[in-house]
Amino acid sequence: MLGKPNRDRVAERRSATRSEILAAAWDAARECGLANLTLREVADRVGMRPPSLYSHFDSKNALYDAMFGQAWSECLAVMTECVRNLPDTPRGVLRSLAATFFDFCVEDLARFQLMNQRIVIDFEPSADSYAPAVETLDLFRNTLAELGIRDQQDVDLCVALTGGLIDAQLANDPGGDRWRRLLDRAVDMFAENVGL
Amino acid sequence: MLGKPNRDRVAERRSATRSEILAAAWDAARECGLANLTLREVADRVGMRPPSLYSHFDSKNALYDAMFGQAWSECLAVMTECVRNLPDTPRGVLRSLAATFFDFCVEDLARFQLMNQRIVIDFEPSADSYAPAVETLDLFRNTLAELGIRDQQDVDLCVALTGGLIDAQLANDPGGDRWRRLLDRAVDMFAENVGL
DNA sequence: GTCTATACACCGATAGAC
DNA sequence: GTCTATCGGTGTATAGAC
Repeated sequence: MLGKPNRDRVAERRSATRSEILAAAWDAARECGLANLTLREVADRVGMRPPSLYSHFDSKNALYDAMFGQAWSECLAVMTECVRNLPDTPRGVLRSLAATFFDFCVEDLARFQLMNQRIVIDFEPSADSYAPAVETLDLFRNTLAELGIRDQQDVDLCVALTGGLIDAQLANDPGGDRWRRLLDRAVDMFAENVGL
Repeated sequence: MLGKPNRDRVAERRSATRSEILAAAWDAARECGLANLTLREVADRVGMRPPSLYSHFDSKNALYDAMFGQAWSECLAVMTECVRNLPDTPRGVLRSLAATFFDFCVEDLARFQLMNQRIVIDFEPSADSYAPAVETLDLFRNTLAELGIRDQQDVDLCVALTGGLIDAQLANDPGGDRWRRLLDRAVDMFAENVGL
């Protein structure tokens, strides 16, 4: 009897094409703005006609969904790596967490908008794509808990503080570091406030 | 000789129609989302056909521009009123400023997005519409300066902190008060940090 | 799996009658 | 100042040949 080959070359190629489309979508989103992403633009970049994309993604929102999942998976990976070698002091831990998240967010505006803002109104992430986002937040919460920060309000304040600096940086000084330079000070201010 | 009447009824009516269109645009923006605002929707609400709007606004972006100016004028009025009767203590002043701005922003998501986020990409506010925004920021800066807060970095931190709470409130708990309740604490934390 | 062709629904904006 | 009619464009998505 003929056995199945242990590599499925068709599936591999299909997966590669999917990744290629995804990468093109990110390029287009960065260039034209996330909300102005069009299937025409994506198709052009991968050398296809727009309808051909439907062989790989059911709809435009399905494409957004894959991008959303990818973005948060990347974030989870970065934050996991960050948590793997944290400094000794509690403030050092907070600084490291905040800096890693800040830098990741500021690195790519389109990605940040898709992850954290509701700039694409018709789009709701699927449970699968949302999973790495939840996992990232859990990782963050657990790390704070190990420092003794368990109060919901404390976590909320920390999130708002970091998010505010990121927003201000992206909105008022994109590419610069005017708010990035305030990050350590802000973290220390928070640490002081929660008695660390 | 015939003198000019001291009331120009034509101009009055024209101005009233303009205001009516503007109000309808805000209603539509709140309902459909700011980015999804269409001239058809606005025209429907004022009982006109879409082309008729062009007798009052040169383009869709001109409509956005008028809305932008109106939003910041309202904000300036609210903040001016706030500054007119401030409490005695420095921390009270900070709390009052932050609370007034927070509540104003959270009150209307569409207005907040037009004022503070770049959700409509093709739109750049004109100098005239931008003026009340600058004036509001000046008012804020001057009030902080009277408390002894003159360092650019201190002002930036205060702005980012307040903005972060507003963003978190609107994004994660719209209509609620989960982050609103943290405002006084956040302000005190900031005051402590700048030695007030 | 990719193509051509096209359907279908929108949009902003203009021309010209009244 | 408002209307009708329409232009020229955008976009997502589907049908069917290859």
